[in-house]
Amino acid sequence: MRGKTIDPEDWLTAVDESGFRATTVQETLIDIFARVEYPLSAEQAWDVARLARPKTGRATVYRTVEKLENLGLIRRVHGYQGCSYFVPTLPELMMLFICLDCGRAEYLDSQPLDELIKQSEDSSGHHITDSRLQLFGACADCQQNA
Amino acid sequence: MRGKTIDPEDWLTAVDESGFRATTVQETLIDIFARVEYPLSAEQAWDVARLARPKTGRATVYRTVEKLENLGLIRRVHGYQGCSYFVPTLPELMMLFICLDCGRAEYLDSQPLDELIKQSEDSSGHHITDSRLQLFGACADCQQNA
DNA sequence: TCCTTATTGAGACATGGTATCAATAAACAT
DNA sequence: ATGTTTATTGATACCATGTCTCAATAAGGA
Repeated sequence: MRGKTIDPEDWLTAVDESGFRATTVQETLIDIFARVEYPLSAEQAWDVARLARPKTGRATVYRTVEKLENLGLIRRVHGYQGCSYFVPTLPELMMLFICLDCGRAEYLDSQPLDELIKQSEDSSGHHITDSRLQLFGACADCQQNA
Repeated sequence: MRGKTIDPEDWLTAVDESGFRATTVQETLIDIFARVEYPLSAEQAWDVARLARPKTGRATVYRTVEKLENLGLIRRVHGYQGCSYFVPTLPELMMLFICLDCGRAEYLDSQPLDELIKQSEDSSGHHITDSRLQLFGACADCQQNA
């Protein structure tokens, strides 16, 4: 993911500590998802995984993606390209920007969002436990090259 | 939708003015979507539509839902229950809150969001053309009855 | 009322994702 | 190291959601 790097080792230990067995499929998928710049679907991840590990099964990839999502290591992207794409989760950063030209995803600072949510809680009386904010448009690069 | 009312007549004229023919299927679906309190999938809309108009076809409902979405009359809900649910669009109000207990959807004032987006544009250099903010939690009623 | 053509309904089809179950391979005790 | 247990895997059948096709229907203007 742009602007930040993720260490696959950290994910491996995270998976390990959560009680699951450490397998080569997981390792493969973690390697893939920790490095992507673009949101990736489970189907696409399967294609990529088979390059490194040809007999990888489809269901296994779907299961592993679900596991990584449940562990909070990857996040589902909701929006223009559909809702079956995933990006690595960057802790504390919640606002995801997606460029509609090049497709790249980037996290933006979410501090102001926290305040906004607190404000909404006060005015509505609802108790807000989770949020999804996604922004779409043209990234700085694509604007220049347009 | 909670807290606001929508006049199905306005939608009918909107569809009419956009160059489509006025049909009974459209009328039926507009009637349904203009009144829902809960996000509704196309499949569910089909079920409801057949109560009033038994021989309504499935594909037609999907096509009409897509049309209403393209016209901006209904909006896709992205989140916990999946991404295939729709709620009526309330112009100028963009922040959608969904109660995880009772499932009801409610729009919140989005003015602060506009500022937040402007702020993000300045600091990131990206040009933001669209946004999706959804909030999840327990609504005031459900908190009381818990 | 007739004619033109958008819209419809039925069902075949495509896609994305899940369930089943025997085979495999981690983890651990020996 | 080796064997045992059991989570994980891969192949395949299956299901759900959504799309495509095409003849039949109905909206809207002449």
